[in-house]
Amino acid sequence: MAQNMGWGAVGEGWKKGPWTAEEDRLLMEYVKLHGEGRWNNVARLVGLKRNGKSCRLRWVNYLRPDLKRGQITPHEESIILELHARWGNRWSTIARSLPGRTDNEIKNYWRTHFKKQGKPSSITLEKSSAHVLRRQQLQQQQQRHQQDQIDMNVIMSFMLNDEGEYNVPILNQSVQEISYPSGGVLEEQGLLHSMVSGYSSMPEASTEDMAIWDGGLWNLDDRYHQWS
DNA sequence: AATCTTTGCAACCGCATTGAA
DNA sequence: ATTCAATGCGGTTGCAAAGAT
Repeated sequence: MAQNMGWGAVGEGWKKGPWTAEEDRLLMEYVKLHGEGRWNNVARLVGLKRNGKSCRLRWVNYLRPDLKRGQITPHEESIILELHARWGNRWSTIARSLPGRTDNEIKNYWRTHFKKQGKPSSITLEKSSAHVLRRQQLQQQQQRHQQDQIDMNVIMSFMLNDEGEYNVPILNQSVQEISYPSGGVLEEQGLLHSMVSGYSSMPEASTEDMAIWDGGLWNLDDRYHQWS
């Protein structure tokens, strides 16, 4: 591969460093006119002195309109922990399960909050335990509220990734038991149904809550093994 | 108030992968 | 089948802001 030092020929005097508001405007103008992709054309078409790689990164990590701003929520944090325990540093894969969050953002968050610790903080463990407890409550509730109505399309859209595969790996597995630190043991068979039904009866559960994220925390044991 | 340390995050780098010619 | 540009990804760096001393 010839001189792939960051898309675009070497020595063309590409600008580096922090982006200015004007550069952002030019890049957004490019995307508006030509769509995403063909990033090497940005310089030629809108006069931005940035290489394609830099343009793509800026768009993906900062300018994309669908990005979710603000702090990572505790719920998102538990998802990150869960997915990282399962997939490791596959940040882009993890990011696909967190709408509006970028791989860079998740990577930074992980490094900042968990990397040094080597193991989850007591606060995080408390959260995880609380989450597990809540999940068990949901399991019980779902038995009492089987008649609840639920929008399956919303749920499924959150659970499917771009390739049309489930974001919840356990759904691809056969019956399997999972043990939680709190001592509870759940059978995964029929988990999807229990997730849906259970959440539908949780008054404080948002659509997002329902959608995503009780699929998480199914393998806390794995995480503890990794961190120990 | 000044200085040092830590934290958070944007951006860069290099390698891997993909897809068109 | 091969080449190479375009793109994606994960690791790393640099710097500004916040917090501690």
